[in-house]
Amino acid sequence: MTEFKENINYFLVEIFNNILAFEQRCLNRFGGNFTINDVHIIEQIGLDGKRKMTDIAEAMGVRLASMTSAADRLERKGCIVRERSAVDRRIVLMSLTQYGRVTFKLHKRFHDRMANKVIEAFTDEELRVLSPALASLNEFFKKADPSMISV
Amino acid sequence: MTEFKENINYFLVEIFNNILAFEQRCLNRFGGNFTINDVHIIEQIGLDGKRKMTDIAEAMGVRLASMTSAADRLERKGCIVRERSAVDRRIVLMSLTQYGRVTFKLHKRFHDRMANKVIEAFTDEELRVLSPALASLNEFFKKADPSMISV
DNA sequence: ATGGTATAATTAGAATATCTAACTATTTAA
DNA sequence: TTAAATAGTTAGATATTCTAATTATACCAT
Repeated sequence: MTEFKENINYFLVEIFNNILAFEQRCLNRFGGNFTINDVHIIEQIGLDGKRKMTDIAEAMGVRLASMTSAADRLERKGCIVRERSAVDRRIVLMSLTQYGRVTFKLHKRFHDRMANKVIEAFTDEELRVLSPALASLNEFFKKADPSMISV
Repeated sequence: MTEFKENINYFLVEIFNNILAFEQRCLNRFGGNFTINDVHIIEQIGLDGKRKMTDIAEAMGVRLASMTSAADRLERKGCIVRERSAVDRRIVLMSLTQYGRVTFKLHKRFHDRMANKVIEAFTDEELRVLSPALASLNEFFKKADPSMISV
C-alpha cells in the first residue's frame, strides 16, 4: 500500500511537472509565439461565437483583471477581438480572429494526436481502468477543499 | 475507445488545471506567504545538505538565471541561504534555513495527507492498476519529444 | 425622472516568474 | 601565461497574477 501512496505522491509532483515541460517543448516547436496560457484561453473561447470575459476568467480560475491583461496580449498578437454586447453594454465578448481559429485547429489536432500517442502506450485493460480513474481524480481535485486535509 | 481518448484528453487539460488550482487553494490556506514555486524549490533543496544552483534549476526545468531570481526571493523570505563551495568557488550551494526546514516538513506532511485522501477515493483494485499506470504516464511525458507527434 | 446600488471591464501598481544576452569570477586546458 | 570553459549574477523585457480604484452601464427604489 505504501507503494501506491508513493506513486500517487509522485504523480502529484512529477507527472505534473513533466506534462508542463512537455507541453512547453511542443509549443516551442510548433506554437509560433504563443504561450501555454494563450493556447488555453484560445481553447476556452472556441470556434463558435463569442464568450464573456467573465466566463473565460472563471473557467480559467483567474480574476477578471488577469483576463483583461491576457486579452490585451492576445489582441496584440492578432488572434482575438473584443466587442461590447449589444444586449448589455457592460459585457465584453471575446471571439477568435481567422488567425485565432487556425491556431485553435492546429492545437486541437496536436492535442488529439498526443492523446493517441498516450493511448498507444497502454493496453485496453489498463485504459478501461485508467480512464474512469482519471475522471475520478479530476473530480476529486475539482471539489477538493483545503479543510479536507487536516494538519 | 473514443471515450478513453476523451478522458485522456480531459486529463491533459482539466486535471492539470484542477490540481494546480487545488494546490494554490491549500497554499492560500496553510502556506504563509509562499508561492507554489517557492514550495517546489524548497522541496528540491531538501533537508540534508546543500544543492547546486545549477542542479536545482535543471530539476525544475528552468534556466539558471530564473533560479537566481527565485533564490533572491526565497533568501529575502528567510528560508534559504546561498554560499560558495570551498571546492570550486564558481559553484553556489543552496540550503534551507531553520525556517525553510519547518516549511519543508509542513508541506511534506500536507502532501502525504493529501495523497492519503486520494487513495481513500479509490478501491484497491483501481489503485493496483492506477499506480503503475501513473508511473507509465510519467515516463511517457518525461521522455516525450515534440517530433513524436506528427502534424 | 432621479438617485443609489450593483455589475462588468479596464487601469494602475506591485509582485512573481521566465527568458536572453552580457558580465563577472573561477576553473581548466593548452 | 593565455585562452577557453564553467557557474552564477545582472539587466532588460515579457508574461502572469492579484488588489484596489475607476469608468461605464444596468437595475432598483422612490
